[in-house]
Amino acid sequence: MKMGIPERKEREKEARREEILNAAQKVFFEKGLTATTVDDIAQLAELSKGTLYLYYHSKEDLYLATAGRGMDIMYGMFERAVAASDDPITQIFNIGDAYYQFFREQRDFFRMFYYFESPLFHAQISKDMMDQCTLRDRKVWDLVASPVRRAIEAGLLKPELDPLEVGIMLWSNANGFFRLLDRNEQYWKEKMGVDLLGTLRKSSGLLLEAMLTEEGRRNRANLQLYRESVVHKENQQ
Amino acid sequence: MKMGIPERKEREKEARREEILNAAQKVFFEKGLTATTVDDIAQLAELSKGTLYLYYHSKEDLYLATAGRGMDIMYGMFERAVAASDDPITQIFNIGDAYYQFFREQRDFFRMFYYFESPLFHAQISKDMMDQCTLRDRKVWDLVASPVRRAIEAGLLKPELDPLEVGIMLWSNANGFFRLLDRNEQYWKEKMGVDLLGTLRKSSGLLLEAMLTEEGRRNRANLQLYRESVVHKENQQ
DNA sequence: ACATAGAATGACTACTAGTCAGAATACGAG
DNA sequence: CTCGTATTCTGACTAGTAGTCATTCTATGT
Repeated sequence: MKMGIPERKEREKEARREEILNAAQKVFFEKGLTATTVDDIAQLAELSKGTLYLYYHSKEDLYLATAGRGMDIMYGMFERAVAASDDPITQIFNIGDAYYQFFREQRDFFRMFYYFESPLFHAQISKDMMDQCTLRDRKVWDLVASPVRRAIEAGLLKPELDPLEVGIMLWSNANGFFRLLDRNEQYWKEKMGVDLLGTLRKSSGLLLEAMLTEEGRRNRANLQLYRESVVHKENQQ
Repeated sequence: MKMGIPERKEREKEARREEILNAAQKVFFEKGLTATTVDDIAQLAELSKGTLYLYYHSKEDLYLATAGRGMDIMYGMFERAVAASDDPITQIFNIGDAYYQFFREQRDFFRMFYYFESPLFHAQISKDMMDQCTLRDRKVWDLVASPVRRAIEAGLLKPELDPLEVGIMLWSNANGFFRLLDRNEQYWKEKMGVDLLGTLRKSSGLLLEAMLTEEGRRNRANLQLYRESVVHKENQQ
């Protein structure tokens, strides 16, 4: 009996943390970092502002904790993308596809990641929260790098390439596009007649193609199959 | 005599605007958007806060006006990059190089562009300032697209490519890298042994190579020359 | 010397992140 | 059941900031 109480308290505390984070997420999604006030979150969580500060160190910490949920979701999607195939090249494409899916389905989280880049933002973050975030970041990069490493080892990608390097190339490329898409997809589509997703597919394709070895090229049937399945999925929407 | 006075007043007003912007730029560079207070700027400009609001609509407007200066600098660098050669492929590489140079030499401005992506930021901007910014943006894209168009027309790049599309590909790719470089160049370099600039070169090279026609490939001597000159410049630093 | 329009001012309002002294609640012992 | 203690919670308070506006100042023309 006695023994169970500290554990229950611990669970309750954790639950409070989650509840607060739920409220924070909702408000952040609606209003964004700047327009959100801590009072908004406190009100939605039905707690006083003071209590929030017992659980989180600052508004920015809350923001980062919310963004952390997004990173976890993304990581989960990437894991499934890798698990869905044994062929490393297909895995790479799957990850790319998963990132696109994340961008489409979790736009609010995707947008939260913006802030993470701004040096000003970092000032308010507690070391603890920052470490958690760095850890998550590292996990994602490791996950992405591993199929690339296997593809190089299997002789499908040119041996002079570095796994992390390839990951960065593809990620930079995709991310640059997503930002552009997010900001003004309509603008590019309507005014310029540019199909940004098509362009992304094209440029990733060009990049990967240029990285394949002869043997990798022979495996291209898979790749072609993959693309058709993607286009198929697209058309179903 | 009388006639000249309104003109002089106009000039003086414009000068004030510039002085205010000078002060704003200095403070924004030092402290960033959030940490900068309008009072900081007013104090540096040796004007009262009220006066600032006679010239600019909001702190964000001031910020955007400052960023506009950066865009103009970048545009100027791109113009020179294009003017430095008649060969469109070389022009494209020159623009890439100019963007890298801008990233290196005008890091403060480069960082200011971050904010421009955040939807929250836009809320505070006056229509007038936003239009100016859109115009600048358009100008840059037109400038970048034109050598690509010429390269396609000259049969150097594959005809199925769209000029704007190619611009977007290269820009996305470069920008994704610069963001990564800016955030944690040291991290990647020290902990992972990744040379991000080298990686950027590699991926741009791969992309462009995959886009070249046979004829374009024959022109590759130029391209090689270009690269060596860049490496040369690099080593001189 | 004076009147007037435009420029400049800074005290003021409204709002917000974060604090902290004290209230409320939960628990265990007598 | 009751009281002391520890834990959790509270909201009034502080410090600081964007933006306003009634008032003051200044340059110009008569």
